[in-house]
Amino acid sequence: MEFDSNKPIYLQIVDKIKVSIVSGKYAPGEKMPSVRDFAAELAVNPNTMQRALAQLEAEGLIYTERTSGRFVSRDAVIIGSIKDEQAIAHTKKYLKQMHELHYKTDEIIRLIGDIDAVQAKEEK
Amino acid sequence: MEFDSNKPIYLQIVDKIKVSIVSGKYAPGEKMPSVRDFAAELAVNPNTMQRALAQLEAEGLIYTERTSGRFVSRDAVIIGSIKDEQAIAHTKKYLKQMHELHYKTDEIIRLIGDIDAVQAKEEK
Amino acid sequence: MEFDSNKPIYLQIVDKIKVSIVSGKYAPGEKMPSVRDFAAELAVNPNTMQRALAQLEAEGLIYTERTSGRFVSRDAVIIGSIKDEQAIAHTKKYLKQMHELHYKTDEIIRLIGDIDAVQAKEEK
Amino acid sequence: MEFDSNKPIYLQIVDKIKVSIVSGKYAPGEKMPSVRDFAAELAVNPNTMQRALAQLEAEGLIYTERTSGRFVSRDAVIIGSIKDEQAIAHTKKYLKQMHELHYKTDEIIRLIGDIDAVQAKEEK
DNA sequence: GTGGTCTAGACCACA
DNA sequence: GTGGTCTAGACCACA
Repeated sequence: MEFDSNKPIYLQIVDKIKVSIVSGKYAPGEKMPSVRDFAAELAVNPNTMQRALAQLEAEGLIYTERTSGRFVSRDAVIIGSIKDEQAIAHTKKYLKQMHELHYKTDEIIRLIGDIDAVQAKEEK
Repeated sequence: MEFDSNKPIYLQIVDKIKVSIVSGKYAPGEKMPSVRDFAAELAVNPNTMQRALAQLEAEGLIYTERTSGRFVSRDAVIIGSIKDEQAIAHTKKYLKQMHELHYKTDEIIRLIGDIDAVQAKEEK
Repeated sequence: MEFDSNKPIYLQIVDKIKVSIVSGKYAPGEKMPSVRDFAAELAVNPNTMQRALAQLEAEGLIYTERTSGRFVSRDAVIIGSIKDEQAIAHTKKYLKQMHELHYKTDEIIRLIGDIDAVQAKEEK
Repeated sequence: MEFDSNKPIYLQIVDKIKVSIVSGKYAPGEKMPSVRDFAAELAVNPNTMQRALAQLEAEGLIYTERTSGRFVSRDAVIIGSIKDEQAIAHTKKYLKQMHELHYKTDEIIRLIGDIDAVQAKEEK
């Protein structure tokens, strides 16, 4: 995993895992890797990993079972609402950025269509 | 101006000024406020302001005239290309985020329409 | 049984059993469940249970009979004095906490009355 | 400051500072000692202190001003509600403990009166 | 000088 | 082996 040096690593990890859970890559109730394994995998210090996981736990996306490890929340409502929240937050931020550049909604939609077409082509 | 405490202030200022130039709020060739005035306006340390301006200069959006101060670039090509670059970068990043959440292009466009409608309503 | 993750489990068990003995739920001389059964009942590792019982034995509330298991102490004096000790310790600690918050004795007594009334009502 | 080895130090610090704020020992808006000074004063590692302060910030009792330090919240409502919350929590816990020991409310109140009298005498 | 982040590594409670 | 806590100490952004 590549880290952007302008944002705390632990927050970048939080975002990444959040997406994985919310998009279903980690299923509800699934066991997560141990702190040490996860840290090794991402090449960060276990403490940094610990901090990221504590944050996710505070948000209710994962929970800890003493001595047996951490698990993805089984609460589909929380997971779903965080998904929606994220999508809306991304969209609002994006629209704000584009409006500041004086893009109108129809221009934005056209641009999305164009870029999407290019990307679809590249994947072929 | 409100700063997000998880991102260097100077970078947030760079973004803000970049938008102002690229969107035409600062016209090509226009004189910019002095470092001190600018810093005072944003309630920021002059060192921080200095750093932000140096960054913009490195990107070619502003230039320094020895004794008379800093000016917005007159190079419409650079300004225009940075504008497009920014719009494309924002859009790609946004699409990547939404695709990770398993949103399809038509769902994205619908969501944009919805949020846009809400915001238009709020502005009335 | 629910455990507070910020305090060692074995100490929470010690407290719980101590209350049971001192309040008469376990009678003097009564045989206690085996370590295994007790551990199973509380959904806890036998090592943890063992440790809790060793602690209670050190305090004189239970004793071991080589082959036949553990028993609640028959020494009513010890049991009674621990009961008083606990009540006084709880009360001192509580008064200290409340005085730190600048509650006066009459305010404390009023608050106890209020909360007690609410709880009595809830139990109906 | 003495620490109980059965509870995380950072949580003991949180409790202690919380009492200080809520009881008015630290006034609203008052500047707190720097992390390093505070840590030295309590003879703990700056990271431990940092963690305690982050927790208090999450609860809204203090806030951080970039580079100039941490300050006690000016929000009297939050401070007051945490005070009440604490008093009620202490009282409920205390009553639960005493009821488990089969103390009745009037006995509890008598005991409080007795201990209070003794303490008042000692202070003379 | 102020807070924030990160690493390296020890030690503990519990299973 | 699992997570949790703590220390020591480096380095960064910002004033």
